[in-house]
Amino acid sequence: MVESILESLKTAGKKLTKPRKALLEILESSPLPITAAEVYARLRKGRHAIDLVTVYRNLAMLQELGLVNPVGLHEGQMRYEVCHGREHHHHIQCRGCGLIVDLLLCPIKKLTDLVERQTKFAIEGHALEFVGWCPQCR
Amino acid sequence: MVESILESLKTAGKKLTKPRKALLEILESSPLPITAAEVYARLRKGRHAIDLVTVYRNLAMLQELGLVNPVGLHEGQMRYEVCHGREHHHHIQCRGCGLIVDLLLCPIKKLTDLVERQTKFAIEGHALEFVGWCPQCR
DNA sequence: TCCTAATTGCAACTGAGCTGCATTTAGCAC
DNA sequence: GTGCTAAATGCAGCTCAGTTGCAATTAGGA
Repeated sequence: MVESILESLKTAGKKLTKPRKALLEILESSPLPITAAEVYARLRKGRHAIDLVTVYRNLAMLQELGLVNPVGLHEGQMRYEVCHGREHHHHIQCRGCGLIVDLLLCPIKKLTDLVERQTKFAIEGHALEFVGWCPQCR
Repeated sequence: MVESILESLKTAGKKLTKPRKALLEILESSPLPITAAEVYARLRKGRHAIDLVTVYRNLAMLQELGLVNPVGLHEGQMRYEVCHGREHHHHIQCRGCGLIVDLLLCPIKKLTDLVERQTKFAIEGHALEFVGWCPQCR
């Protein structure tokens, strides 16, 4: 289990319960963003069945603490990935098979300044997702 | 009513029914992306009440024909805007009041080539959305 | 060990969006 | 204009993601 996450939880006055520990292990072991339902399913397969509501509540809490990233690929459900030790990045998803690949790049920083000047918004975040056809499906 | 839309519908063998005409008028008169529920509500206020299902089905069809653009701001529902006569563009939304502003820029073309080379995907589209605080709410 | 705030599980709910089916309608051929 | 047929509509009921209220449980500091 990643130390920095445990510390952040402690600092925020959060308890390290069994369900929470099991959920964090699933999240950390997932190489790509994962849905709440998938987390729930994997927990059921293992011997750590926890309620789906608990999954949702924990994901929301972890997101609020900035420990997990929501990834919205417009599939009708959200995905989540742990932030720890990962560069800020984006995703590309295949229209055919749903395959998701990380993109280790983000050219948006300069653009953000431009948009802030243009709109007078204080920009807090951005989302950049590509869709297309993967080598198998194209 | 925009001619090019009517032509596209005819070419695709789609009928120009009263509900469809009313929906198109609402869409065309909306300066910013609008949700299905909002379309439905405006139609009810006017004298052209149509079923919410009809709204969904028409939006899906128009999207398939490439006549409207889906805008996913992760609000828990989709928004739609007519493409006709509009530059390809992106959006910024205020976390406070939900205000949406068009951004008349898209620096993603060069990036797309890079991502295609890097991932071997055939890229079909991309989504770029900013969130932040508008001048009133910041 | 005790205590309390945090957390959990359950059940019931909300809200977006979809499906099946019988009925209606646009728009073409005559 | 009339008749015809495929397309479109409205209704009812459904699915699926995610949330809420509440009583019961638990982590972890005093």
